Amino acid sequence: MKIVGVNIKRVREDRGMTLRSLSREVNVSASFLSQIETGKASPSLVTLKSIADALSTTVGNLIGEGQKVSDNPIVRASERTRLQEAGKGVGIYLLTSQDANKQMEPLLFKLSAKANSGGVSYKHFGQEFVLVLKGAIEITLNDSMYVLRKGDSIYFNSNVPHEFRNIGNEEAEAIWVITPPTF
Amino acid sequence: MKIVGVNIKRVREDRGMTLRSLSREVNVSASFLSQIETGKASPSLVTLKSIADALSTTVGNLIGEGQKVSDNPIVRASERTRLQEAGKGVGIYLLTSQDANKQMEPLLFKLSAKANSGGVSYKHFGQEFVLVLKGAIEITLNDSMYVLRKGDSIYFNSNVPHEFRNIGNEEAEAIWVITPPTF
DNA sequence: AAATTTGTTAAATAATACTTGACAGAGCCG
DNA sequence: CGGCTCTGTCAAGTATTATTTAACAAATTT
Repeated sequence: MKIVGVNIKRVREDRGMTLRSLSREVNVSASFLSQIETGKASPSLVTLKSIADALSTTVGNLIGEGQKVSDNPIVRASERTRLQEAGKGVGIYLLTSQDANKQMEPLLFKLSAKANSGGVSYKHFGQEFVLVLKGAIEITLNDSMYVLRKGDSIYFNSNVPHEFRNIGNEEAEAIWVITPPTF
Repeated sequence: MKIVGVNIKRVREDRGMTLRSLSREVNVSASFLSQIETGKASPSLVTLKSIADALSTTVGNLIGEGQKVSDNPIVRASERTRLQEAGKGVGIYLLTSQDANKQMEPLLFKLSAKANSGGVSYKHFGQEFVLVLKGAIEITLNDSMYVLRKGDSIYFNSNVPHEFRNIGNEEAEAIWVITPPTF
């Protein structure tokens, strides 16, 4: 876990902070911070969280979670990969190349008229963002129902039970970004 | 840092794993895992990373980073907030309500003809996803230049220097999702 | 009902997180 | 120049805690 040190140092210097000024906010000695940054010591979880807070970043970023993604970053409109596991009338397309180190998974949903999520309520950690490009989609979170039309967007935690349904008579499209990637 | 325990337990049971089967993959004792799950002990960073790997999730998720977002998840197309700090000819609109616990920040970029990022190369941790909705946008990553047209998308690390430019004569629009939120 | 498997606990140890104090180098000001 | 304050780093010590071993009762299995 040596990467955490160089990341902390980098962000700290970005913020224009000194070891001692950071140590005051984190409530550890400047010496210890130095040892962490040089890889000679490793902080506890709570200390690392304090450091992340003081640097206004996240633990995930400090430990290098989701760094270095694919070399070929582009996905053209004409060459999207379609996911197999989608339900009836539900087409899901990848908007990135498959890569282990992504923090989020951007998808394009194409729902034919009246198509829906099929009653399966996904539950996993993470968050989701949906922006409707075409048509009208009804999204149910827990007990709340929302109707999203072109340009409307929604943001929610993945662990609340959620379902969706195309309520229009035409095909509906939406950008759907989830974190972390599950595909 | 008690939350890490209940999260581990939750994911482990989701995966249908037992304390001992998990302990075999993580190379710690099942007893220790139990102490972690019940909040009586706290794992070291490397151990937590091993646990996250074995459960195919991330450390960030296990420590509850970016849980519980806003109560009002919806942003209507007509009521988006515009960011002030945008440059000349560059309109940036929030696609979520402001909230401290988001893992990603979805934005809508509207670039008038020939508008560009102004030579500022942002550098911070995280990743970015861009999908062009309208027009043609040229994005430069390090030394590579990419032209994105309607429906094309790109995914890259925020720490590589990047710039953008509307190369068309009409207004261009793009969905721009960054992680972690900086606004 | 024996046997295996589940999660949990107590106690002991091995490891390491963290502090104190001191150091050399760099910048600054008189 | 000489003193002053700041920087980051290091060595050695202490205190904390991460982790193990072994044993336990409650479920499950056979």
